[in-house]
This record gives sequence, C-alpha cells and structure tokens, in this order.
Amino acid sequence: MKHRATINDVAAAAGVSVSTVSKAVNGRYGVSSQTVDRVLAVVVELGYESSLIASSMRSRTTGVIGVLVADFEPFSAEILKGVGQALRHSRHDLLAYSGSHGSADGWERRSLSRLSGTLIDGAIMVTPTVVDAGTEVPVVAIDPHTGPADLPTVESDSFGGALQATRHLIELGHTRIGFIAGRPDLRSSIARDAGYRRALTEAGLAVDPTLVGSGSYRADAVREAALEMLARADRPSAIFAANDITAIEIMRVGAELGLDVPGDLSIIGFDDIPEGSKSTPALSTVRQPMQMLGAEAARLLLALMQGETPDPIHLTLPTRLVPRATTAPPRTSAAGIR
Amino acid sequence: MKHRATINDVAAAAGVSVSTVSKAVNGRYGVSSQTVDRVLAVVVELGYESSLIASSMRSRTTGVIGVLVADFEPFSAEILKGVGQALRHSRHDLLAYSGSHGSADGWERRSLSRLSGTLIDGAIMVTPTVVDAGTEVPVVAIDPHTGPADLPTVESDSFGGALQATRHLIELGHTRIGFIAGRPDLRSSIARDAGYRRALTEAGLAVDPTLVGSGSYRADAVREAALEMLARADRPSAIFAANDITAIEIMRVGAELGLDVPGDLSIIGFDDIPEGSKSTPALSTVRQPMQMLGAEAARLLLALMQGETPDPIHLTLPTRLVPRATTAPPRTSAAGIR
DNA sequence: CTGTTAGCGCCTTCAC
DNA sequence: GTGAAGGCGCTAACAG
Repeated sequence: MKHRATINDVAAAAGVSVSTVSKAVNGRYGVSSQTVDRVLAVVVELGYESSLIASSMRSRTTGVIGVLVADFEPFSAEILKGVGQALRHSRHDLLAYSGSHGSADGWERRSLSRLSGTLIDGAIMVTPTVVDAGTEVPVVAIDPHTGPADLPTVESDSFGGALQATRHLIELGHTRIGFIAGRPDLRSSIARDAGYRRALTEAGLAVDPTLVGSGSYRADAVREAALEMLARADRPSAIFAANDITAIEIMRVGAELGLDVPGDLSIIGFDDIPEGSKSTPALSTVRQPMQMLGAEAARLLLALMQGETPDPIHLTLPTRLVPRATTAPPRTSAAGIR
Repeated sequence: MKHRATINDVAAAAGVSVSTVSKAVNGRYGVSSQTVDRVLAVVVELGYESSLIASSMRSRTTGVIGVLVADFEPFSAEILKGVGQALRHSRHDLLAYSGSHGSADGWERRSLSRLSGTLIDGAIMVTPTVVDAGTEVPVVAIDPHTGPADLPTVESDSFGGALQATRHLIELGHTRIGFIAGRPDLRSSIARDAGYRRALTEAGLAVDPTLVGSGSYRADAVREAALEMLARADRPSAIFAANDITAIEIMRVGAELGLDVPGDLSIIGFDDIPEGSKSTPALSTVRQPMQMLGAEAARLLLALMQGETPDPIHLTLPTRLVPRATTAPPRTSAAGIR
C-alpha cells in the first residue's frame, strides 16, 4: 500500500510551490506555460489526482451531485439509473450514498448534513421523511414524505395508480379485497390507501378495516399483517399491496399457507420493479416510471443549481396498470356484484 | 439556505472548546459525564452532524465502502443491489461513485485516487481496466480487465456461458452464427469470444471472421457492426451478443432492417439484466448472478479490510442459459448440419 | 509570474 | 477534565 501522491509531492518533485501546482492543475492564469508543462509532466509521472475531499473543503463547489437513499434496493436502483442517464452528458459526477446504518430513521438529515456544504453541490433524496428545507445546497425530493411541500418534488400518481389496481380486482369479480399499506409517513403511501378506498366506495363495496394491514414496506411487518389476514376463514380473495416488495412477500406467505395464486388469492403490487416480472407467477402491478422520476429530478436539480427557479416545482408522473399472472377472477365466484 | 452547524457552533453554544465537543461526540474518555450531557443536548438542539469530509481528512478511517463504476447502467445497478444487501447489517455506509465524465478512460484510477485514503476505507471496482494494485485502501475488482490478476477479483464463468449460448443456437439448427464482441480489454469479453469459437469448432462449424464484429458495449459501435453484418446477402441467421445491452441494440437494428426476430434472426445476449426480460420479444440470454457478484465482492472486501487474507482470492460464479423468445430454429432450414 | 500565508472543519497530541 | 495548538490536502487571497 504505497501512499498516493499529494500536491506536496508534486510540488517537491517539480521544484515549485504547492500553490503553483494547484494553479497549473486547475488551469488558472498566472503560470508560465513551461512551468505548467513541467508540473503536468510530474503529475503524470507520479499519478497524482487531487483529493476530492481536500479540494471540496476549500472550494465550495465540486461538480458532484449526490443521490441520498436509505438503501440500495430495486426502487432506488431504478431511480439511480434514471439520474445517471440524465447526467451522462452533463460533466457532473454522481455520488450515491446510503447511510442508514446509524440510527433507525432520520438518515436523510444525517446523510445530507454529512455530505452537503462540502462534498456535493446538490442532492436528490429518495423517499425522505424528515427534511427541513433550507440546507446549504439545493435539494430535490423523490417520492417525499407527507407534510409541507417546502422543497421541489417528483413523484408518480399514486392515487390514480391505486385506483387502477383496485378497479382491476373489482372488475375481475373480487369483493373482499385486502390492502397492505406502506410507510405511513410517505405521501405516496397515503395516496395509495386513498385510491384503494375510493375504488371500493365507488363500486359500492364497504371498506372493511380488518382487511387493511400495515406493512411499512418492511418484510417482517408485511408477513405479520398478511398472515393475520389470510389465516382467517373469511380471508380476502385478493390483496392490493402498496408496493411490489410487499406483494412479493405476500406471495411467499400465501405459498406457505398453501394458497394458490391467483386461484385462491389474487395479488397486485405497485412500482413494477424488475424482480416483479421475474417472480412465479409474474406479478401483476401498477407501473410507475422510476427511471423517469430520477431523470426529472436530475433536471430539476440542475436548474436549481444554476440559480433558476423552475416553474412546476412539483412534478407528478403517470402510472399504468400492468396486469400479469397474479390476478384472476375469484375461484368460488360468490362474486355476484357487477 | 442556513449554514449547517459546525463543531465550532456547538462548542460556542455549549461553552466548551471544540476538542471537548469532539471527545464528547466520539465517546472518548476524559470528559465529565455532565459535560457530555450538556454537549449532546446542544448537538441535538443544533442538529449537528460531523462532516464526513472534514473528519475523514483527519481520522483516516470513515466506515464507508466505495463502489466505483463507470456509469449507473443496469449491470452496475444490479451489482450495487448485491453489495448493499451484503452490507446491510455491517455498520458500513455505502458510497457509489461514477466519475467517468472527466477523461475518456482511466476513470478507475482517477476515481480511486480522488476518494481513497480519505473518504473510503475500501473499494469495489466494477469492470475496471487500468488499476495498479498497491493503493492506499483494499480493492476488489468485479469483472476485471485482462492482464496480471494482482488484485482480488470476482467474475462469472463467461467462457462457459458463451459456450452454452452458442450451443443453444447450434442445437436450434443455426449454422451461420455471428458474434458481436464486447470491450476487448475485459477478461470476460475475451472469454465470451473464446467460448463462441469453441462451440462452433466442436460442432464442426468454421469460424467466419466476417461474422465477428466488435461492439465494445457501445451503442454506436454495435449498431455499425450489426448493420454491416445484417445488410449482407449471406447474413447470419443468428447472433450471439457479448451482453444484453448489445443484444437489445441488435434487436433494434434488426427491426429497422425489417427482419423478424426470431423468425429471420435469432439473438441471444449475456447478463440477464432486467431490461432484457421486458423487451419484445423477451430476450434469450445467459444469466450471470450479478447481485451475487456484488455480495461476494463485498464479503471479500470486508475480510481484506480486517486484515485477513481470504483464501480463494479469485472467485468465478456459474452462469445459466435462459432461453426466451428471441431464439428459434432458422426459418429457411438450410440448416442440414446435425 | 511565483511563493507565502491563511484557513475549510475536524481530530489528536500535549500542556494546563 | 479541559483547552490550545498543529495539521490532514488543498485553494484563494495576498505579497514579492
């Protein structure tokens, strides 16, 4: 493990001062071209690269955009692809950071604090909950929390998507339709809940509170809620899950209970993550344009960073029903309605 | 944009010196518990978080693991998921960095130099080409370049996979089988080329050099090679592409040329990225366990960082044929052979 | 044109 | 138990 060359090493080897090296490397004026040449030759020879950290401490601008996530799971990975695509030709480096491991929640503020003001010039936060606007750098939130929408946001039409999903089940003939909710602090989760209820209501179906479980997008909570719901004699014949991860976990629980999907139980998710289309049977879902969420967030952020104030500061992208193999008419068609 | 609280703000507000704050925050000995309490109260009140950057400059260890990629495309995104999974319970933060935008190539060394020794305690590099071992932090390479295998690597069985892919085409009855190669500097690309040739040879088919194009995993190069190959009168009836991105681009070219896939042209890729199974028709491919590559790399790196010297320092993971809808027997079965 | 002098925010001796 | 001083690698004023 050899020590990497610092600006001091270069300066010493080239026989100049560190500030001269700094100027030469960064193409500042006020250095003779022959000095520049000599310095750059040494730079190549020593394999010197300026430390991102050290320079960011002084210069207040780094050309790096940060994407802050709780975790690298399928949803945030798709977002990341979209951001990467949008930034590919923008001479900005991209830094994705996941620092959830500290405290249970509040990762957003923590990560942002630790990186902002120094390392990154702007940030995109994925499913953040507690973020007070008024940080040092511009921030755009994707699929944000409930509460005052102080900062620019990009999300998809969760209400409309939930409506489509639930209507799809109703049209198949289901009347006992369960819902396993997501993180109650996310605006999108609440909208999906609302869409579910609206669809039932408009079809003249009552909302049975015992058919609504809370999953919080966490496997253990989902499992518990699903078990409770499916072990009952009057179990639902279909479940709408607040996202695909949740849906896949429910499929697992259903299998353990010996239920046939979609024969005994229809399941529909939300997101359309890659993992869903590869499950067996392939998961029916509502597609939200995740990569586009990322790309739009990047565009917004770029504008913000250039001091512009983009006009629509809250973007909502459309969702689309993607029926696959986990939804079907209920087997014992006591359906009746419609 | 309010300025975030620094250690100085905390010190001033608590009426102590910065060094006391540092000790209190980091749980060092030599501070009275009541002072600690007071300091921590101020920390909470001000929402102070130590700057990752500043502390990393002094402390030489940050608890952050870096994943260095050229770009956030499907392959590296899958890797990232795997790394994230492996690190989920390891109290390490994860930082993914893409800094390709500077110079054409050599991003690996540049990114590593800029981050290592300060920001990250260890690095996983995805498809790196030029990396001299002997950096400041432990490094593991995924799908590495050709040349001396100085550093620990994780890759999948490209030769075997290519063999399976090409045999699959041969078994379907194809005899004119093209190949569009990947980045010639990657060991995996060369192995796929070799597997292709071996499969042809063992089936008694000659390798026609005009049926081998170079794509370098770049859309424009792939397009050019595919156009040239497919515009000919004696065009191949099947093409094996060195990865799925390449295969998808070939599908596009085929469509433009009015070729029916798989009727006029069978195509098989390599990787099994999510995008492949969603194409129309669904892409036949060879699956490599991308998430597992990431997870294994993380495990290796963790061991390295703890000073251990893991025994198998080069891992090769198995691949598996996934025939889907883009491969079929040739229409005008002039096949004959076998 | 080039070198010197200050820090950026933090952590670590080393005195008090 | 606490504070002052020094320095990590770099850049941005200033001098020379």
